Amino acid sequence: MSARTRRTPLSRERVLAAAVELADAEGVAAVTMRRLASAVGVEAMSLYHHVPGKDALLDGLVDAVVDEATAAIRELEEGEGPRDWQQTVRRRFLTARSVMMRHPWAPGLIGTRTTIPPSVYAHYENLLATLVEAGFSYHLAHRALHTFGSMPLGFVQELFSPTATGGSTDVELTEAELMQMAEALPHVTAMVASEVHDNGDDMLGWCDGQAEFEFTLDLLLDGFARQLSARR
Amino acid sequence: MSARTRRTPLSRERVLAAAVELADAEGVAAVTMRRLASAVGVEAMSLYHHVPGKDALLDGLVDAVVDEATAAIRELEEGEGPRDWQQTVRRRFLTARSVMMRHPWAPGLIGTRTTIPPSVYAHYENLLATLVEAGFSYHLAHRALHTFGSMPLGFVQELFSPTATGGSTDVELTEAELMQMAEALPHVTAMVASEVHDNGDDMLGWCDGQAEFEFTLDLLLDGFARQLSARR
DNA sequence: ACCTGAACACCGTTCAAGT
DNA sequence: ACCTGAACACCGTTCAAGT
Repeated sequence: MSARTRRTPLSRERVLAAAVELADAEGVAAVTMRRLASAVGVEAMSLYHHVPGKDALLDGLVDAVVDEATAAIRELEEGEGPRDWQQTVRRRFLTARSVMMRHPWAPGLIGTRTTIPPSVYAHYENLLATLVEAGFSYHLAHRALHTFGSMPLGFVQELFSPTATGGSTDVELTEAELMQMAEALPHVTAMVASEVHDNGDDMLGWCDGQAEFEFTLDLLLDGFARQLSARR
Repeated sequence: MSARTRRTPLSRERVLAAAVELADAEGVAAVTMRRLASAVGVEAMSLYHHVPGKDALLDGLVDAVVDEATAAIRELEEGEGPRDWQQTVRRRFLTARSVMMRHPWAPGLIGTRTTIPPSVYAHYENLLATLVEAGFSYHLAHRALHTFGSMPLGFVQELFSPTATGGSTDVELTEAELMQMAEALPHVTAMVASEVHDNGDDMLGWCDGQAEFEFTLDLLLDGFARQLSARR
C-alpha cells in the first residue's frame, strides 16, 4: 500500500544496518525504537521480533562496528608476507582507528556498555597470538592487552576543536577574555601560540589527531620492545 | 508541611551535590530531572531555577568530579618539597584515578560530553607547567597532553570482570562451552590459565586494575624521559 | 524570586488483537 | 510467524499560575 518498497520481511541484520546508518547520520541519541522503526518502514513494536530490546540493539550496534574493524583488518593482512610484531600491531590499531572515525559515536557507546562485546575476543586472540609468537610472556602480553585496550577508543575527542569551545557563534572571544585566559593559563596560551606559529597560522588544524595517535602508539610499541629485550 | 526538613532554599551547589550522590548510588541513568527533584524534596520544574536544563546539569556533574580531583591533587602537593617531573606527574594521575574510582560513572559521562569541561583547563595548565619547567618543548608537552589525555578516564572497565561475562547467574559456563572457547581462543585461554596459576587460583582478582594502570603510566613516563634526553 | 500544576511531545515496553 | 493499535509508566521542557 505504501510507496516504501519492502518485500524482504525484515531481519536482525537489516535492523542493525539501519541502526548504524541512523547513528552515523544523526548520532546514537537519534536511534530510538520508534525512529528506527519508521526508518525501516515498520511500527516500533515490530522491532521486538528481531531484537530483544533497546539494550540488545545497542549491543548489536557495537558488535556491528567491531565486526567492521575485524573485516578491515582481515582484508589488510590477507596475502601478505611476514612482518615484525610492531608493524603488525601498529597497522591493526591504525585500521581499527580508521573504522572508528567512520562511526564517531562508537567509542562513546562502547564505553558505556557494561558487558564486553563478544566480538572483541577475536581481537584479543589475534593480538595475543602475534605477541606470544614474538616472544612475549603471557604476563607481558596481558599487560599489553590492558595498555592498548583503550587505544582505538580514545582520541576521537579533539583537545581544542573550534566547536568544543562553546555554542555556535560565541567561538570568538573578546580581547578582554583572551587576556584573562592568558593570565589564568599562561602555559596553555604559550603552547597554543607556539604550535600555531609552527603550523602557519592554521588555527583549525593545529591538533592533528592522526599524528598524535601514531606518536602515542609508537611510544607504547617502543616501550614494549624494550621490555621484551630486557627480559630476554 | 512535609517531614523533609528543608529550610535552605536550594541552590545550584545543593542540586549538583544531590546529583552526584544519586549517580554514585544508582548510576547516571538514574539522575533524571524528576528523580533528582524528588531526592531534593522539590518538584521537577523547580530545578530549572538553579540549572538551565538536563544538559547543563550533566556538565555540572563532570565539573564536580573534576573539581574533586583538583582538590585532591592540591591537598597532595601542598607543603611538599620539590620532586622530579616524573614523580609529580605520576602522583597526579594516580590521585585523579582514585577520584574516578569513587565515581565510576564519571569517565563514561565525560566521554559522551561534546564540549571539554572548563575545569580541566586548570589540569592542562598544571601539567604543562611541570613539563615545561622540566625542559619539555611546547611541542613535546603538547604531545604529552594528548598521550596522557585519556589516562585518568580509561581503565575503569575491567577486562574480564566476573560481572562482565553476562547476567547475574549465568556466570558459570558449562564444560562444553569452555572447551569450545578454548578451541576458538587458544591464546586467551592459555593466558588466563597462566595468570590464574600465578595468582593462586584467585579467579576474581587476577586483573589488578591498579597495577595495570601504573604499568602503562610508567611505560609512558619512561618514553617521554627518553624523548627528552634524546633531544637535549 | 522561587516554587508549582497541568500540559506537550517524546521515550521503552507490554499485551491483546489482527493476518 | 510477523506486524499492529492502544495503553502504561516514564522522560525533558514550556507556560501560566500561584506565593
